[in-house]
Amino acid sequence: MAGRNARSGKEQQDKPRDPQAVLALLWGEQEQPTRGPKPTLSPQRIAAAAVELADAQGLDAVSMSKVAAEFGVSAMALYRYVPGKAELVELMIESVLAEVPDLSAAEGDWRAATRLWARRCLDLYRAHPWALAATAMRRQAMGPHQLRWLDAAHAALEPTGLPAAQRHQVFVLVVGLVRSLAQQTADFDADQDREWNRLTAEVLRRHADRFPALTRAIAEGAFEPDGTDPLDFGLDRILDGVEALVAGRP
Amino acid sequence: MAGRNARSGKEQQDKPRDPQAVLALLWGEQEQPTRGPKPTLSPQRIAAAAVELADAQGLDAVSMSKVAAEFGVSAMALYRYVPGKAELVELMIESVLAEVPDLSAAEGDWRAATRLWARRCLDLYRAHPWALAATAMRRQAMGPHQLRWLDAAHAALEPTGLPAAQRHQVFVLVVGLVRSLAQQTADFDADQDREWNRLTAEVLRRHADRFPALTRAIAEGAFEPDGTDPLDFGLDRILDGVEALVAGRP
DNA sequence: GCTGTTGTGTTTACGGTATATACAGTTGGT
DNA sequence: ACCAACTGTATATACCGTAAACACAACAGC
Repeated sequence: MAGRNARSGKEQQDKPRDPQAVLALLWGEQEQPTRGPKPTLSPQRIAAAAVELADAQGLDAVSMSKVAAEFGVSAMALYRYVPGKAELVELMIESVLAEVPDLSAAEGDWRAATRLWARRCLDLYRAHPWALAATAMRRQAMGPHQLRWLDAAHAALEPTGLPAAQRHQVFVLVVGLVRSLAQQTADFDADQDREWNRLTAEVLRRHADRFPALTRAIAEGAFEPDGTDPLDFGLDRILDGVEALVAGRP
Repeated sequence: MAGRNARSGKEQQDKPRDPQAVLALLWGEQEQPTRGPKPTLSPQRIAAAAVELADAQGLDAVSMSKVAAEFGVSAMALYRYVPGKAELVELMIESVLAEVPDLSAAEGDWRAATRLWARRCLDLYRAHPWALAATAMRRQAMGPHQLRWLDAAHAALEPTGLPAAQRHQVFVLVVGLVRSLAQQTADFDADQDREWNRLTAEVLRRHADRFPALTRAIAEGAFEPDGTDPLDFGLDRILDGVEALVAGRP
């Protein structure tokens, strides 16, 4: 990848915004001024409005002017509170992560605790489908809520007795599953989905010879819902695998 | 915007483009005309140029005019070959998936075959970091190359003897891991990354009491590279879990 | 050969985006 | 009271995707 600068998301990049300022924003650690008129907004209120917009109409609907319109102010007013749109999205993510999962009910039981964590995380992605796309590129800045989630995951996995590095690998595994599942159900429109499935199935039938295994799998009903919860299934596999590692089974 | 339509990506949505036309484009199944001037371009060449651009400068750099400029034509010329930008991105993905992994070396060994598949997939995401963001929203259209990858995965997992629905769940699990890992290393800029880590570590130290487990994990070196390949580790867990399922171990 | 149809690439234009800049009004510290 | 600091606004720039109208090119049928 030679040089730097091969970003992917729609936000940020070439504009090397002051990292320290971004972190201060995320952590709410900027001292507020005493002079001047009282601010009518706050980064948090702006982010909350943006989240509402994104929840209702998707991430595309979140533009500076539309968010500003929610408060009846001009688009440029937002720049008094937020350095730019990229940072607004970071704040949106942080805002959505506000309620950290309470794993105390599963105290000491790392399987139950991890299950609970994953379930909460998936709920969150389901409630805010835009969060998937918003976090699709590597984000550099982590706010307190995000770190609290990370902390909760590590706390859940501590009873395994695994070294920290391996705990983190397990965490990556679980997040991967959750995001993968969230993506499957994001923005699900039944009618439209059916139409696409129909057309894809048709074209697949016409080229069945090029996709033998897939054709067999479909014939076997691989894509029909089979009653089991996909998250439970995936977690069972992962946690079984982890348990084998913990137990030192060969 | 009542019901549906809460998309997340930056592309498509409210414009209900003809699904059949999109599939025909992806599958190269549109009959070409006999009349009129010879086309100077093709959807494939356009997609290839766009991929080159995205590889070099990120997905943001892929705009109709920039892609068109690569051929010395006007932006609107592209619309003779591609319905719109969303479809161009679909073509880019399809283009990048062109070389389907050859799993014949691992014939019959589902663990080795799955490993190989995952490795190829991760290589692909590493080579084209923008693909992560480009596939972050639910894509409806699947081209032949994409289906070949899916077919290969199912073929790899067939020897497990698991029912097709469970094979697919395992596939989801593996994809989740690969994407999760790809995201960690996407757009990695060593200097910048160090700076962010430094600042985050500092702010974390200041609030260590709120993140006890995370603080312990960091002290234990959870984020230092430990020599083991993260993909291998994750796959070992997943495949151990699957093997337990296959063996019917309680 | 000619003519008409069809497909090509271009130009122009519109509405949208993020955001830099210059400004006018408000407030508190001095 | 004054000034510095801070607020929100208006204006302007440079993009973006793409709709529409156009001029030209090449084959089909005559």
